[in-house]
Amino acid sequence: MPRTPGQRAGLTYDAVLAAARDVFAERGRAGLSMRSVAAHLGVAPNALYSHVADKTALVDALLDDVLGSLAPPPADADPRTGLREVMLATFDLLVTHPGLVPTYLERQGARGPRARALGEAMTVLLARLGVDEDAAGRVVRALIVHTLGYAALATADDASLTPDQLRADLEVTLDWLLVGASRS
Amino acid sequence: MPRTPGQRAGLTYDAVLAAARDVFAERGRAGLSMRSVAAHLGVAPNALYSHVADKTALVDALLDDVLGSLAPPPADADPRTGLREVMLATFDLLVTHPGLVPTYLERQGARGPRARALGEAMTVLLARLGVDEDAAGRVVRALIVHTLGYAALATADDASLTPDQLRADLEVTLDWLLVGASRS
DNA sequence: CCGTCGAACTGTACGGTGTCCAGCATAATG
DNA sequence: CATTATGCTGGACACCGTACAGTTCGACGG
Repeated sequence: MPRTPGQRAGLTYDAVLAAARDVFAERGRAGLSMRSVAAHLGVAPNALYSHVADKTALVDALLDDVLGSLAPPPADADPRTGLREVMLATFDLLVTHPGLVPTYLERQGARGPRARALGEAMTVLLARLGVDEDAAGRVVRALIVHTLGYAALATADDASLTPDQLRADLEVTLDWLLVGASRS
Repeated sequence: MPRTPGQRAGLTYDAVLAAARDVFAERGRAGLSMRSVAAHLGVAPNALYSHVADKTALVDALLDDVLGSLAPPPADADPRTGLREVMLATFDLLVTHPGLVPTYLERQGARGPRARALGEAMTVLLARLGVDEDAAGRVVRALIVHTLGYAALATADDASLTPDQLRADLEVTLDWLLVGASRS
């Protein structure tokens, strides 16, 4: 496995990202280090720096990558239910990737391309709710912040509340926000 | 400065906590390590473990400590404005301690005595809003999650939005939540 | 007053982290 | 074929949290 020096492993950005995803799935957030990713690829830790600027860059890419499994709401759906469904799906996704949530918050929400695509789909629905474009940004933010926060509670270690309870709460409070948004 | 072994520095839990607060104020969250706190006290790093269980325990104590500068809302205030004011004050407090917010989220909200005191004061106001006691827990959670999230955005490194804008948004969306809560 | 005991603190060390540097072999380019 | 650019390595630096064993002191029972 350890090549003689100078030989190439043929790494790519995507390979590194995939390895990061694997390591994250197997060993969780705490087990995700440059060294563990490199080991997973049979490569020296430093080799990653030829393809990735930073550890934070790698983690950011991983975050956005995970978001890729989220289906954007159809543009012709009922706005309120459509928006509620995306956020609940986001909640569910985050709950199934518990170690991810703190990192997510640490980065204060992903800013990758997938995240932006979701945001735009939401803006379309909000327009049909009567929310104009610059107000839409604020509402999207509110919804995301809210959902992320609930996901954080649901994945807390202490976990005095079950994810199901929190999901129910989220459903209610999301509606409060949506009603408020459509009303102003 | 380095005492001969065996001599005592006379540390206390409070001294350690105070040192942690100092170090945090001077060097931020990233600069807050067991070693830096110990150095601030002129003491070996391990000495702290006689007074504090963990680094996480120390950080938790620090978090709750910072919350101490928050005045609970008077019980006879107008419920809605009272609740809005506490949350806005919390937001302001967090914005002035930027490095603190990610840690706060990581811990998914403080659970210390000061935090609980605030929660109870809020419950009182909610009762006067017509929210019964077990629903109050949910609403308090929603308000805190929401506010924490906005503080996170306000203290993000990228900071595409100013704290003032976010504060204004928060004020509006908090009201949406409060209206929704009082209506159900 | 003295012996004992427990607590406070030390030095040392282990295993981990992210990341930089210099060197070298290979692949790509002229 | 000569040259340059790239990918990778070994090694190192500066940290981190914390466990272990040992020393020395303050306090307390006899």
